[in-house]
Amino acid sequence: MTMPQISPLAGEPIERADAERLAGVLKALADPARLRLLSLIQSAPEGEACVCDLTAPLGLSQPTVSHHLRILTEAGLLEREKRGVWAYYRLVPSAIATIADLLTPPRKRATKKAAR
Amino acid sequence: MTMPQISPLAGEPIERADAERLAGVLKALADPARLRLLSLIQSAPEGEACVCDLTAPLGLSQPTVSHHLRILTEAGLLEREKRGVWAYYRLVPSAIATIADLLTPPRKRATKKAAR
DNA sequence: TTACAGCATCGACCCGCCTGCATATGAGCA
DNA sequence: TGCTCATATGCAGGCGGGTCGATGCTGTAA
Repeated sequence: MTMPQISPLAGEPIERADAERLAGVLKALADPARLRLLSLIQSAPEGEACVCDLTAPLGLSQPTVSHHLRILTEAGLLEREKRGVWAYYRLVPSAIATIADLLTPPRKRATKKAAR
Repeated sequence: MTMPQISPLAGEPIERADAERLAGVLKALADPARLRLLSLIQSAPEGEACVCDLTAPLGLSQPTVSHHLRILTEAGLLEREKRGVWAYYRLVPSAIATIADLLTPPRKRATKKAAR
């Protein structure tokens, strides 16, 4: 799954399908461990981090961390790159910003091309 | 609970407590029914709606709708005003926008005082 | 080939949550 | 006072999700 097209919250009443899609992405965000993962990865040296770097600061087991990274990746928020034995995760550019834009009303924003 | 102060996702690695607070609000948002409720209320005539107006379009029972409205209210996203027999709900101004700002990196935004 | 390190997957437990039914509360009205 | 309508709350069933230990998989090194 890679960040589907969703109509914004504001304006016309949101459709059931759109609500479910948006809720799906928000569900991926709505977890303390995953928010910290995003924050840790984003603030890491090269903007990327491998699982072994994330296990300790989170205080969670390695399988659990992998589980959360999987959810974030499937939600289109992270991208994974396998280099050797390590799996490096990094934020998908502007993926989170896209979600934020869907939540906020059309207060003028530099959205490149306005419309959908 | 009324939208506590939370440090943004970007920048320094987010603290455990901040992650839990932000996740709490996001959890309130991460539900199709609640997203549709917010959208319906926001697009209602006076920007407000009572439970009886929301039950039908959602296709959920009245107790369930009240339940969702309660969660949204406790998350600081809605405010409730009892007028007569009806309970009118409306969006808390810029509450959702605040959440959106917490998610987005410091791409320059009118944040009053840059802050910490 | 063997051994080992980094990750992903599996299975299981447990808790939280969405939902509806039944019921309580409270305001307006006869 | 009694009745009705709009909401809120309690309760319970069922499903989904977070967590961990054990295990499988895949490169890397010896």
